[in-house]
Amino acid sequence: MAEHTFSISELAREFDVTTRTIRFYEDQGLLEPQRAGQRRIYSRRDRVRLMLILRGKRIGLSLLEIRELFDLYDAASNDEPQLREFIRILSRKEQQLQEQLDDIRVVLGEIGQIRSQCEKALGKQAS
Amino acid sequence: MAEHTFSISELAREFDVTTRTIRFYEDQGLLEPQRAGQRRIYSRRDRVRLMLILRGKRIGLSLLEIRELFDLYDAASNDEPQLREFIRILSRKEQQLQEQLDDIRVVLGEIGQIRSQCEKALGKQAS
DNA sequence: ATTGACGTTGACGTAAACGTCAAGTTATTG
DNA sequence: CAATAACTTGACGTTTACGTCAACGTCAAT
Repeated sequence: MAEHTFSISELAREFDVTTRTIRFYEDQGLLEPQRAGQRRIYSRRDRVRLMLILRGKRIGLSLLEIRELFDLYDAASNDEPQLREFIRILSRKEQQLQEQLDDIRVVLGEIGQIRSQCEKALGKQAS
Repeated sequence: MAEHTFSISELAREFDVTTRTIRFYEDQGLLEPQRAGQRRIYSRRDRVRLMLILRGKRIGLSLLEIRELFDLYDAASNDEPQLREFIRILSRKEQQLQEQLDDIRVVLGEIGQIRSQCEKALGKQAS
């Protein structure tokens, strides 16, 4: 099985971020690609991590929070208090996300109302 | 009807922000309270605006975006192209919010799975 | 009249998340 | 072998959203 790897610019293109961004994530301890000399070699695991970072960002996590989650997840398999802490953080974040989701629903509803008022005022063409 | 008004620190307490934050929003053109000499006097309309600002922030709008929405909303009653632009912006934002909402649902699902695995590993006590 | 609470305007500082050079290294390809 | 493309580190710049003084005004109460 010929372990497929990626260069930094391949990943940059695929996820539409700059190479600078990817190196920055490494500085922050979010990625640890292997090296071939100087050059960074990204495994599929690194690629998955990058996906997780970007999804984390989309839902409003800071890079620091993402890193804490990674660290906990990596360490959690062994230690019981670690596992409990992990659960605690996840529960807290779940609650925050739920509140955010409620906010979004409210705003979506209001946008819908305002828009239909606007469209009515313009002579009821469909959007 | 004795138009109730608010001081800056009343609003700060109510919404759990600092007075610095409220003055900053004014600098950015998001609030325009009246003055009694130097002092700022906030009407109920100002209070509503502050609520909208904070909700906008919670769903991930920048202060600039919030301001653009305010400006458009204020100007939209008159002008037809303004109204159309307003609708366009709202549609775009609605789509972004919908995507964000989908992301959140995915992550909530994953958190649920991970957590139940963790709990199983700890001997299935309820959370 | 002074103390204290509350308010004001600057001006500068800060953290996060990168962008933007600069200056050098390695690899390959015509 | 020289040019070009892709990569490297390092340092400084930038934007957003405030925090943090400093220095002063004002008003009610003691």
